[in-house]
Amino acid sequence: MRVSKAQAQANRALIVETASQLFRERGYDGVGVADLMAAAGFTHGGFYKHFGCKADLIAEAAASGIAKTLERTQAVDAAQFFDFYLSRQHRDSRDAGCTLAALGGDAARQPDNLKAIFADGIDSLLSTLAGEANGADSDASQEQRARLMGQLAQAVGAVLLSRACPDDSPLADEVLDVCRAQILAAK
Amino acid sequence: MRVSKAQAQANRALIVETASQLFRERGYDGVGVADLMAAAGFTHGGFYKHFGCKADLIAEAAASGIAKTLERTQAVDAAQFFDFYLSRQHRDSRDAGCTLAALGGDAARQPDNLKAIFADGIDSLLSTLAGEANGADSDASQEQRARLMGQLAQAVGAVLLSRACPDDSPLADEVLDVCRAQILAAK
DNA sequence: ATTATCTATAGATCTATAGATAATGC
DNA sequence: ATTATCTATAGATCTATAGATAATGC
Repeated sequence: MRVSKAQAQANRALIVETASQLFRERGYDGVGVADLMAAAGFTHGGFYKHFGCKADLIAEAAASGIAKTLERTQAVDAAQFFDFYLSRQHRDSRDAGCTLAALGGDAARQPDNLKAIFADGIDSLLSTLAGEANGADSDASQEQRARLMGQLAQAVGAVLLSRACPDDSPLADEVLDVCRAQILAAK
Repeated sequence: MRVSKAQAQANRALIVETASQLFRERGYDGVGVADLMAAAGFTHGGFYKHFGCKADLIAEAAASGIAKTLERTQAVDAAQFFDFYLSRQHRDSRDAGCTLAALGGDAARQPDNLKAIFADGIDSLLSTLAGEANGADSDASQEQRARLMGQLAQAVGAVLLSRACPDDSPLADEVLDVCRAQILAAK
């Protein structure tokens, strides 16, 4: 039954990644420990050798999901980021998409240590979108940060509202298209 | 044990209102039937004389919460609406605030009949914010709808992100203030 | 007679723990 | 000897139902 230390670490990482996807799809309260262990290919009893409790996994899964978004963002510029963020593809794949949009509402009901992970993620995402900072605290840098912050809020809100509409609702696509046009036109 | 028909109707309305608040605070999966019946002052067994199942109550509670936001919105103009929407008071009272922001993320995981209630709410809110329509399908009316839609998405996103930050996080207030300034400056 | 509410409970599910198993790692 | 995983289970909680109770409504 036992596996090597390297394999155990790989299994642990698989549990975190599986949880990160399942949570984005069904919410923190919508996935049980047994559910996600089965989805990762294990029985539920082994969970507590890897994590102290479900809340600990939630924190790791959130950090992992946000980190993946940050990685992807580093490879593109702000316009490319928002163009994808407001795409139907992103809206229709909650389990693979941005953790902020998929679980921001759930995070509000979680303890402060989880919220801190979200706050760090938002901050890092803004820095990444700003790219090479043009003078640490310059006025131009402050203006750019405010502009990106407003655009990020709008993008998150648009994806949230679009996902809250029925699949066949014209409003679901309209809110996405309208917000993408506004953000991409702004600069 | 039995009460009058009028009282039974009042009790039913109280259950819907209590549920609407509790759901906004803890999410659809975070509140049990026994929980909310106790919060409304009843035992849980009586629930099923009023509602067929929990999902039916969720639909009624969502419609009720959104209707209350629409009522309040009719009394103000768009600038006043967004000024309050992006206030600390609104952010800090999820149970009394906008259902779209508090439960939009949860709605995405619910069946289409609930999503339809959210979509109708978004549409009605946009119409209400537009006020007296200036010519049904005029270009000006279309432009106004797009502008309001972008602002609503930004406001919802800002409240969502702000609530996902720890209480003492400077980012929680910053995202609210930055987005309010942008929306109120736009017109 | 009807029915709104209460008490009690069935059956499922959820978090967490305990002990067994079997392979790793010293 | 240690430990990652599995089986089994405790105790709590969740949705929904059944039957009792007592007041309304005809």
